[in-house]
Amino acid sequence: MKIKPTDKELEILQVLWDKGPSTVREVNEQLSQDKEIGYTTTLKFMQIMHEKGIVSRELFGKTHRYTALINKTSIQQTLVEQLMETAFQGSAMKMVMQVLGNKKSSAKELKEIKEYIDKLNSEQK
Amino acid sequence: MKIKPTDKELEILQVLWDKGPSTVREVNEQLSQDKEIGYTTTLKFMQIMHEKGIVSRELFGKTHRYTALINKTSIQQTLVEQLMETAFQGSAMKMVMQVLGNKKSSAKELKEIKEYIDKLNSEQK
DNA sequence: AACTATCTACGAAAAAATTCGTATTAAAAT
DNA sequence: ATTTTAATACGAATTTTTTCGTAGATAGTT
Repeated sequence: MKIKPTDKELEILQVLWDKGPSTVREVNEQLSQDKEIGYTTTLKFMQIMHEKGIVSRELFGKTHRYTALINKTSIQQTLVEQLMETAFQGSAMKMVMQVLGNKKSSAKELKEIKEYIDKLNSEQK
Repeated sequence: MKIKPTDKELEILQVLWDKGPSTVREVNEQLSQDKEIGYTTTLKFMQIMHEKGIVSRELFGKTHRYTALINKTSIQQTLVEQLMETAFQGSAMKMVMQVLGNKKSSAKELKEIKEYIDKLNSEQK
């Protein structure tokens, strides 16, 4: 089940992952912080996402509360893979190096990554 | 100069980066390997990219030879940053771990990454 | 010289993604 | 009981991206 959410869908999912199940109004308020966006616009998106089966919803009184049905990690994975293929010839290494090289990562972060690699290595046996 | 190429534009840039300056026909042949695409479609994109200043072109006889004006690394950077922000809350580490964890990277690759980290560390001083 | 192949330019259709207006309903406030 | 507020559904306009057809020019072939 490979789903590639659009930009706006991803923004909305992000809120749902962050804040947990939310109403349209709550999501809209979050999104409005970055960029003006009409209430009905957000509503429409969430309706579409519901049709697509990306989110579920339950009625509380007269308002719907939406829940992300897709796991955050799996989407991250899809997106990362896609970028890796389109922009890095499928090479994880090239991509990682790009990420590490450009961002000023702290020494601590880098150390953690090394430890993570060691862990992977030991699992790999 | 933050440019966010569309998917198709990126595909075309990829060819130009790979093969170097190319004609529309050459690019179209490359793209056709993955998915059927009309010659004039590719032509149109390259014309648009030219208008946008993403590529330059020179006339050789009656055909144009296009050259990518944007550096591959800088676009990779933009894309990676964008994904990092939209999908990983801006955390390089989260993203790297996702990449390394999901893909079966070889031990050799992992080792190279560690070395790269060491290099970064020593530079950081 | 007429024909064919190969370009370009241009416009516009088609598809996908984003945005919002209007009508309706139901609850809450006056 | 009216009015106001807040929600949904629906349709449709807008914008962006993708796709291609057609016309015209030019160079090479028969």
